Amino acid sequence: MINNNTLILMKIATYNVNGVNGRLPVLLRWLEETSPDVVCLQELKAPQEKFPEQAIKDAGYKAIWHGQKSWNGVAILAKNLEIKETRRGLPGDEEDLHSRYIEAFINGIVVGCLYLPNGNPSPGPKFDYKLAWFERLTTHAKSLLARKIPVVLVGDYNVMPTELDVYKPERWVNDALFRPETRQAFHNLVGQGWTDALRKLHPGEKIYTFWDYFRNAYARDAGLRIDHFLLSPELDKRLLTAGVDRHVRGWEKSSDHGPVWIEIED
DNA sequence: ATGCCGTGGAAACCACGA
Repeated sequence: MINNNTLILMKIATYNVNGVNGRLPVLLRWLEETSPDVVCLQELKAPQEKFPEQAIKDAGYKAIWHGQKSWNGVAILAKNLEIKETRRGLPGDEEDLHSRYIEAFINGIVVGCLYLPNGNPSPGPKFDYKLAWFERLTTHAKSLLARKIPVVLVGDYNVMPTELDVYKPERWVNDALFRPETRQAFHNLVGQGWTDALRKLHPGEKIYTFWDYFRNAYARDAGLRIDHFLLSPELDKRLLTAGVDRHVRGWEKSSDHGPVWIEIED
């Protein structure tokens, strides 16, 4: 929308924090620096009652979250916007207790925040779980698309979609994040009609969102692009900019992921 | 290059991550 020649923007970000409590100083610093309107967090690594709600609130954000002891955990934060939770957990498997999906209606947009399983080692039960989770996500995504409303499915997909998204593709061909089955699953999902926002705005460009803690990966820029924004057509047409706050990865006590963001017309 | 780092939780090591 354009009011008095001023383009009103809405900034949506995703950040795999790798432990929301251990990462709190970095998270708050980044929120203060970039002030996104909506933030999706993954890998809280905190039980429900240990989420740092007050610190997030003091930073100006409302939050909903789905915690889990030790592992996983996802949250959605919003500044000056109401968060109406629409789902926690993906449909399709009552026995799946991992906290990997939370969804909310915010400012007219469905925001699905996800942490797709890693899947290593592959082959094996963890890889099977990854592909099964991917199928459930794809089924749910189709029902969201059918509603013809603005939707973003965002988070840590644990998939490098193409060779351009890996610093050394040949080293990753047997890894659960890059195996043909995994890339095919991502391709099938996007093929429903979703737009990979960062790739659309930066075609052919090397973009990474993760750098390993060891082997000096960040300094060598030995990274992966695994955190993605998938936009429904109704949101894609409002997409303006997208990027990675890669400098945050260089901060003291950083996560191994960097924050990723998009800006849309509001 | 098959966890060299980092996190959380249990227990002073382990599971897990990508």
